[in-house]
Amino acid sequence: MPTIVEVAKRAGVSIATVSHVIRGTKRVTRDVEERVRTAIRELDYFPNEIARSLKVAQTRMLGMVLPDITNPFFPEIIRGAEDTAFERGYFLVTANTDEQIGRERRIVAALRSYRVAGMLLASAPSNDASHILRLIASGVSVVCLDRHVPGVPTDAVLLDNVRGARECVRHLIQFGHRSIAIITGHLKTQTAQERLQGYEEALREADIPVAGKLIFEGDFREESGYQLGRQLLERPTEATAVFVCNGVMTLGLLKAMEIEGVRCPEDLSLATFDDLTIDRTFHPHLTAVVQPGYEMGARAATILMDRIEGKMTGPPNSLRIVPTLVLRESSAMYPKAAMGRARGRRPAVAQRPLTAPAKQ
Amino acid sequence: MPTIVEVAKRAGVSIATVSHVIRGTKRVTRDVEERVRTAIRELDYFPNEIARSLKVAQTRMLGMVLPDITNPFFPEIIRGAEDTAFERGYFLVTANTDEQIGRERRIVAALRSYRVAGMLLASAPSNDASHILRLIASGVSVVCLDRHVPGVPTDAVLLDNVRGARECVRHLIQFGHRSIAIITGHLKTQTAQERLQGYEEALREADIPVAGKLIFEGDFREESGYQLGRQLLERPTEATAVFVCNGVMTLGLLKAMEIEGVRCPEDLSLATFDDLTIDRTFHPHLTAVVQPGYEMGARAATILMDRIEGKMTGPPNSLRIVPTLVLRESSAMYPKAAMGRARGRRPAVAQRPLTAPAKQ
DNA sequence: GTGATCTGGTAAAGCGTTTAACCGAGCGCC
DNA sequence: GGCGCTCGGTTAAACGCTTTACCAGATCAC
Repeated sequence: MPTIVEVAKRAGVSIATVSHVIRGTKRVTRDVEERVRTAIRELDYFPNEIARSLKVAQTRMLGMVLPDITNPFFPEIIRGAEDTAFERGYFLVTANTDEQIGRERRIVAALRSYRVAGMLLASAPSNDASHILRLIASGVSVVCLDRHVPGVPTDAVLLDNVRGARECVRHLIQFGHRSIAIITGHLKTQTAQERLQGYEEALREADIPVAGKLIFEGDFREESGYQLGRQLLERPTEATAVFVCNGVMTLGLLKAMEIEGVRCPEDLSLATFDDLTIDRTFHPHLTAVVQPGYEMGARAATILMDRIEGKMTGPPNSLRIVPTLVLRESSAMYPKAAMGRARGRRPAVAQRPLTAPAKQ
Repeated sequence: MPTIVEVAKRAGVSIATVSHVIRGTKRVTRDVEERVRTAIRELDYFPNEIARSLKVAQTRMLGMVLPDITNPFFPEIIRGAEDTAFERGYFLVTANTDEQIGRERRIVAALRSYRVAGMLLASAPSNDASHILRLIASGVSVVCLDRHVPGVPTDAVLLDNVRGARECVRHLIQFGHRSIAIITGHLKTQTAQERLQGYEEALREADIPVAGKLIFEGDFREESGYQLGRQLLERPTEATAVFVCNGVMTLGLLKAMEIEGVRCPEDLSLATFDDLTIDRTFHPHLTAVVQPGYEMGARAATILMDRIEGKMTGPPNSLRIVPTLVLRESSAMYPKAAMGRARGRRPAVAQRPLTAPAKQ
């Protein structure tokens, strides 16, 4: 692999000159520029970014640490961040923590060794954020994504969970439901707490008491949606609607409903956080609070790069992105008699159930 | 950010000694080791991997260039590669090309500048692979993922598309179908060609003529699945089953079927490449050729690292990963009267259709 | 014509490591 | 007691680039 020295030699100039034509940091004559460029082309020379980084004490790599790229919410975020970053000459180095704080520590350490310019972080829950504190103390910019690291002052791009949940539950209430269950995430996570809070606020607004027996604490994974779904359906609660706090738990719940022979929305209305996109092909199409993942990623990356380049200064602040409620067929009017009317309000209406008889 | 010099100073040793205790490249006394380690801890020192990379002329970064991480097939691959790589001390630098060769070129160039040790590549289709040839000529190991770069000799981890498609279509034939349509990808891609080939082989085996009017060329995207689905359903073809060459086109087809009022599998059987995981919650559960994405990623990464470290030598070779056919409810016996029997053969049986009446 | 200014180029230091070469002290051995 | 080893540590060069300071020659004002 050729170096700047060989380019200089071939072009008959000094390495300083080569560097200047590459970076455009000084004027050169047309002739010299020409010679340098052809030398570069002929040698298939690529400037060594590693050497450059060492010299300028700055890389153009952004660390991106996420719980699990396999969760369909995150790829969107990554795309948003990557597109924005690439445009400005930055690169993403990604790693998954599986929500394990130990793994996160090792990843953050490795990323620090690589001297990433900044870090986009959706941290795993834990009560020891010392590795993040030290990271920041060492001068690396970090912006949190989707969740705060409690006790650590950083920029953050978060979803307005309270609002999303509140509007979603409000919608169920408007549809006549008064007994609405909730399947939450781990309540030690901020996200889960906020969504629960939105749920409670919506109920209180409508003077509906918050009933502990309608609150099911899950952990944001499919299995817990399934298990809690079984509990919810087996127990003789009188819930007519369920608000599920994320997409994959909803999948679990749907499985449970299938097994229990509970129909949606005829027997039970459903509204969920997260839009799985794919579910628009299958039935029931889900009423959902959709998070603009791409935008969140893009905004976070922009803030991070602005911090890195000093275009943004001052104390850290949080950006709350407002999600959108999309009404689809999984939520219906209560009592059932009113379903016909309810239907008319929906923006996205199913043409015909796929697995049900075509003509009835 | 402290450097090795400061650590050395604080520990009262030379920088060489510090390096040796970090890398374990030379024996040191217990006392010195102790002093160095505490100095490192107290200063919160992280070795500068950039400087190290410059010196040893090797990074531990692996470039991973994919068409689009938003396609649910790829995150699995990434996880497989990342987990394997991280274990061996490597990192993944990811970037998306959107199948645009221009973007791929820029990404490969950037990755070359960063002196990645190797590259995992699912290249965008094009008839000019010079950037890859030059990359290899410059000494960077590359292993292709999911698709070959035509005319470029590299290691590759590919799916046995012919076999997957053949077995899938064979299954439809065994279920009594004789008129089976196919929705392919862009036939200029190798993947699409191979799947078509498998389809044809299965038909020929069963002495069923290959009919041009049953072959619908799409482009692996949802929209084309939808459009071709409309065509297929509107035209009075006598297809009783469809084999779709990837998952998202199947989603498109399902939409078309919904609009046309065609039921699955009652009116039309379906089998598809790709397992969308999520579809197991919704109906119809899809009979699918599942690609072991995680394994593919892991194998590719292993090969790449073995090449980099010289543990693997010799001419490049291709690994063909065999997919698995999973029978579910979207494919049924033909004629319809036989459906009851067919059902018994399925490993995954639906309990009860979700949107259909619970008790009939 | 002469000193000041500008222009296009170069020399060289330094970024933070690794590592080959070196070196002195202690030690066992005849 | 002198020889050769081993052991534990150090010195210093090098990796490929950026960038400051410098320089020689051309240009210019007067």
